[in-house]
Amino acid sequence: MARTAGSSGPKTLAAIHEAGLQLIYAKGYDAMSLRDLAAKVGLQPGSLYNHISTKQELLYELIHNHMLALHERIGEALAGISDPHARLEAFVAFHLIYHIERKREVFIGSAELRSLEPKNRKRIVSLRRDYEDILADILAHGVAAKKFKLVDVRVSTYAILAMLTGICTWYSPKGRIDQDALIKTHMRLVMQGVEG
Amino acid sequence: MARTAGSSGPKTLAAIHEAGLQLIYAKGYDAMSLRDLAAKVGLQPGSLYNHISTKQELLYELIHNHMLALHERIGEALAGISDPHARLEAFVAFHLIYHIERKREVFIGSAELRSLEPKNRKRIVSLRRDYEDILADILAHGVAAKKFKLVDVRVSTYAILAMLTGICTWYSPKGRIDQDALIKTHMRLVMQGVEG
DNA sequence: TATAAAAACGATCATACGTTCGTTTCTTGG
DNA sequence: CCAAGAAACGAACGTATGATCGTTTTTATA
Repeated sequence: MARTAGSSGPKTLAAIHEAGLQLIYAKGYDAMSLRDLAAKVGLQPGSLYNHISTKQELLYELIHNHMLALHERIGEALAGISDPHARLEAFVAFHLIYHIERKREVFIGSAELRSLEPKNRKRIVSLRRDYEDILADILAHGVAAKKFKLVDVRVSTYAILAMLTGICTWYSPKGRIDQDALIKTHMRLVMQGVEG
Repeated sequence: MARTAGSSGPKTLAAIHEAGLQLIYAKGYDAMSLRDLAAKVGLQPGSLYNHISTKQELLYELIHNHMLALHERIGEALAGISDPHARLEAFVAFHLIYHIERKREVFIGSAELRSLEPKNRKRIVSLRRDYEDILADILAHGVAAKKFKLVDVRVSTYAILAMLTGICTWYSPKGRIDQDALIKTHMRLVMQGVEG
């Protein structure tokens, strides 16, 4: 056998990405073998190399794609909003929704950071830092406008992000809590927590 | 060569645990080879087996020890305090201090949960659940006494824990922020966040 | 429709891994 | 002070892994 009837490049790559997300999310990057991955896609191990250059590059692409999407969508979510209070609310709502939608990517993006080669890791950390700065700016503006009161803006930024991102480790849309209650709970904790 | 002069069982085991913490924290469980570990301790790979039964058991012991210590110390921290407000403050302060002290164990305990065999994982998850319940109880009592106001106790529990535990991923005692400011920042966010 | 490129196969390579084993040397209790 | 057990060595085993390669078949372009 050789090239399969109906096989097409982009489709196979997409299947590899999806299977990679599933496997890395479930087992971790190191624990996922390329044989696992190939089997899930329905290929021989060697055939993966028609679509990816290395295992490391695959991991990087998965995380990088996620970071780019994150930036694009937070931009849309905040567009046209200028009041600090409203901006913070928009940030919280967006962050939660995005992290529910793409919890696998988010989880991998933090748990497998250390599996990235230094150069790749630096790129991701830099993008993450940019995202953190968006929230830090919102908080700083709020403090400057005497809307918020915080002991330390940077620490508060990390604290809020950790709290919101935490849902990726436990939330399931099928469980007891609906998305609305999830957002309301977090929104209250955050908005009241930063109040002046 | 064979048995080294001055070698003693408990000392070597302690050295293995310490080296294991360092390596798993830095590289991850799968990425740490027993050759890495042996080299760091100053042994041949095979000699590790005079002290541990398997690599998996080593991981389990590291995490299990941490969970036992966590329970013991939260018990001490809350002993004799009955007011919900004071109990929550004590919980927050303890949790932060412990997680600064033992950030490697904490990080490993969550990041490497999936590297544990099912039976071991269940034991750890159960202990973690018990710990979560301590905070959930404090919050529930506070709500019942009309001291706190929360949309959902369980979600708030997870949210607060995620926020506090988050420091493990970024805080360094050598950085700009001192421990006092760290605690004050989080304390304010939490206490004001739950206020009625 | 001829032909180059794309996408798959299957075999294979070198390496690294967790663990076991027989042996040797040191430590310690009676 | 000597015998038993503890703790180390170093070699080895079987397996799994990431990656490469030559070949074959399908797709798509010109």
